[in-house]
Amino acid sequence: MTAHSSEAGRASSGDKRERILDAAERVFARAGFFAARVSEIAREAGVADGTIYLYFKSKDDLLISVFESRMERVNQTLADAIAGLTSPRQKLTTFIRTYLELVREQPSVAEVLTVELRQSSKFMKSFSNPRFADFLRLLAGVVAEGQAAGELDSTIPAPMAARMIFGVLDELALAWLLAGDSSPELIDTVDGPPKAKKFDIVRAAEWVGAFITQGLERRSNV
Amino acid sequence: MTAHSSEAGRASSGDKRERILDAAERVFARAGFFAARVSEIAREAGVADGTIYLYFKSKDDLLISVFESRMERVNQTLADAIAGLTSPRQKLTTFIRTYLELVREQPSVAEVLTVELRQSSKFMKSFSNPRFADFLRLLAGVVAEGQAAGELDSTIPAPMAARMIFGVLDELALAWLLAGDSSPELIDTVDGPPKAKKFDIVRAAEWVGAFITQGLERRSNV
Amino acid sequence: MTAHSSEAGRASSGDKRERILDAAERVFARAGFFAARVSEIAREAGVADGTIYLYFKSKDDLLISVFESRMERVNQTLADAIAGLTSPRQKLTTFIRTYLELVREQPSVAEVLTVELRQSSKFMKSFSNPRFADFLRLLAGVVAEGQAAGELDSTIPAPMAARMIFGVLDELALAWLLAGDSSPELIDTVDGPPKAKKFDIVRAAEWVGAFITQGLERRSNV
Amino acid sequence: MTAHSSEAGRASSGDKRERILDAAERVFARAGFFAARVSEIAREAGVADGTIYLYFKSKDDLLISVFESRMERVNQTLADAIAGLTSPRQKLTTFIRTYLELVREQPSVAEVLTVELRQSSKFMKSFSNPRFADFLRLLAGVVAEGQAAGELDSTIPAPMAARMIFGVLDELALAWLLAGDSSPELIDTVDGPPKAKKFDIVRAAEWVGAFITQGLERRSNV
DNA sequence: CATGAATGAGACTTCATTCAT
DNA sequence: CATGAATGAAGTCTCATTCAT
Repeated sequence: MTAHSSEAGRASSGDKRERILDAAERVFARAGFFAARVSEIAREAGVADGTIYLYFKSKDDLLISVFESRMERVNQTLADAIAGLTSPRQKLTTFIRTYLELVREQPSVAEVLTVELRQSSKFMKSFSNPRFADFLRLLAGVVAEGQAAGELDSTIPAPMAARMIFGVLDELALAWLLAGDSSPELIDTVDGPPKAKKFDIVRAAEWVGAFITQGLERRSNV
Repeated sequence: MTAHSSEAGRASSGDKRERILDAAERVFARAGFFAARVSEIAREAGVADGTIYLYFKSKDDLLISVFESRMERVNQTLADAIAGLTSPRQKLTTFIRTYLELVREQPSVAEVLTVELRQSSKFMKSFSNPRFADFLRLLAGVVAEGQAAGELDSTIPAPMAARMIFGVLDELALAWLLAGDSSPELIDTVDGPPKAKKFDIVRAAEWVGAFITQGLERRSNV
Repeated sequence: MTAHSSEAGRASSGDKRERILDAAERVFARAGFFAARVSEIAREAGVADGTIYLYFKSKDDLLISVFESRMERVNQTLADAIAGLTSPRQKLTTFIRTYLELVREQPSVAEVLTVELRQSSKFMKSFSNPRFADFLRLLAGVVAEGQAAGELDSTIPAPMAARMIFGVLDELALAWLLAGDSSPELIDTVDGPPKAKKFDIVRAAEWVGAFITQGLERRSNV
Repeated sequence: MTAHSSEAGRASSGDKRERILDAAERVFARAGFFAARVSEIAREAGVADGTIYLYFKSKDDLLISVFESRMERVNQTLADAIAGLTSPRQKLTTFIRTYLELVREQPSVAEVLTVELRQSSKFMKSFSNPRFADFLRLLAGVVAEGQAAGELDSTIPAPMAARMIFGVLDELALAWLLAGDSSPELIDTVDGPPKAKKFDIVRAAEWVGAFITQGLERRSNV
């Protein structure tokens, strides 16, 4: 589904690395990092178990690589989305909507970023996660712009505001991902169409946008 | 089972169960559920490995029990804190401050609730987590009151608002917990004094409160 | 069911020992020695786990005691049955029929003697099983009488003949016990009425008797 | 899986499976199924513990596989032995002698089949043991032939006769196996009297044959 | 580069037995 | 005598990782 390298029929070197990353993304999303089996990732990638160790140092390294790669893509998508805009408020709204669209379109990416991100900070001694820092920086930049333009309240430090905004987005993503995700066995549908009873996360973006922008709005009279 | 023997100094039955829960809380917080070793929990609780299985069916059951017990305490504390208040806005502010105080005072509780809550939803097929539902209900109730009183914007459904608020609180808790939490081996300091470089999470409560209440504020002119 | 001591309402000392033996018989029959749990025997006997160790040195000792006690009863029953008879051939026939009746009436006794007897010889270093020796001696005595009387062939040593006869009886018992014993969960029926599809083991006694007596019959022309 | 690589000196895949089966046969024979340790089987097979689980699903599965494999071999040997014979009586005699020779030549096979067969029927819910059924069918076939030829008494149903015959053989096997079976674990008695006291089981075959054939002989005058 | 059979450390859990009450 | 909570040794099985082919 999120297959950029699918047109390559042969197993070129880069292709194989990508296939492993894709498989890892799906398996980690499905099972969680600890429960995920290297052998299953290999099977899903169509390579031998040992091959994974030609491209990644360890299972940990594989998880980190999935992070970096996916987060980079997310950051790029978000940066592109707000690139042409001038109004900080519009940038913020677009950022929010684009993020939630990504969650809907690539649930297993969201799963990994949302759920595994936390565990990872703990079990890996000092994985500083620079891409996530990039994400926060990008968001904080939008907020700072708004503050500089006088559109947004300057009381709250922009990095803290970014963090809170991420909290809202992340929680919504989690709520949406878990809704109707009652049977983890339904492997095939992980990336498939959302379950019927899930709320529409992108329509929720309106509320979220209102909540966040208003929350940060400049208080003229207070 | 025997629920109110906590003040007993001797190792009464209930006491032992509590000691295991306390130890599990700390070890889960430190290592994460998967990396936590039952034998370490036993050692930390001062009981034999097998004793744990007299009180809990499995490691999974132990995690669930820690959840339920801690979440129940959190809910009680929050409910008590807002019990005497009448203004919805004040309730909301108090809820937020109390939650963040809890995070600061009992970091390992926060760790378990914040980090493990997510994994748990995945690896346990159908652990519906009723206490967390209670938490959300309590918070949504406060929001709904504010909406009914005309203080808060009714556009956003109260349950969704509650979820977003929790997202903010949760993300802040996580950010605070991970700041300076670079070495999980420093067992002794898990519940000890916060690392110097951590921001003051309770002082952040002001910003958070402002962000959230303003975010939900009624828009007179919209 | 096979409760000789049921009339004692109170738990007199001897009564308790008997109750433990009865419970052990049933549980060993149901689960086999290794899978049997001491705690289940205790529960079924209506005593505490530790109480068993006031009467028996170990789980092994308990199994041995069940053997000895049951085998003694079997031997007594068989000895009584042939006591009044004079014809060796009739003694043999009666021995066979009585044994198979015992199997039908007390299947859990048969289960223990038939199935567990074998394992026991192995896992217990040097349990010589004197009661089983008594059994063989009793049977060999009958054969020897018949040989002395000229009714039975003297070519086969009586002890070996006894062993072969036991083999036939034991195999039939086993076949009968396992027939329809398809669901071990049906605990309640272990000592209950035989399953419908089981062959009638006592009617089979006729064939068995014919097979054995004829097999040992004196060959007039050899 | 790869079934005919037994002559290969190197550790080919099939070879390893065979080596595990051989080791399991010996260890099960020595210690019994429950007391047998997977790690000891692995050591005796010269493989790592985990390797066993590449070839067998569980310890139970390993026992079943030993059964099937050994019983199949026994059946084949017996079928071959009687293949060229025409007289039912001779077939029966040969069957008996061949079986007892097998016991003498491969005691650990006999041990597993004789002792463990019983336990297995109990602890495994529904292991129907088709090879043992084959064995009984083969033997019953011989009896039926004899009955059809008028050589053997038709009163006893052939399957029941087969069962009784097996009882005799099995009991003799057990008696022989346990005689002087000073259990390798019994270090103290290693220096004790050698196996001298074992009777010659194959010479006993004569008696057994006489007992059985005469037992089934047609009664001309009854 | 790729394979996948083999490794072996180590986790969870059970359960016979003890002993303070 | 009786209890039953507690013990802790030990076993089965898993799975990340390696390395000979």
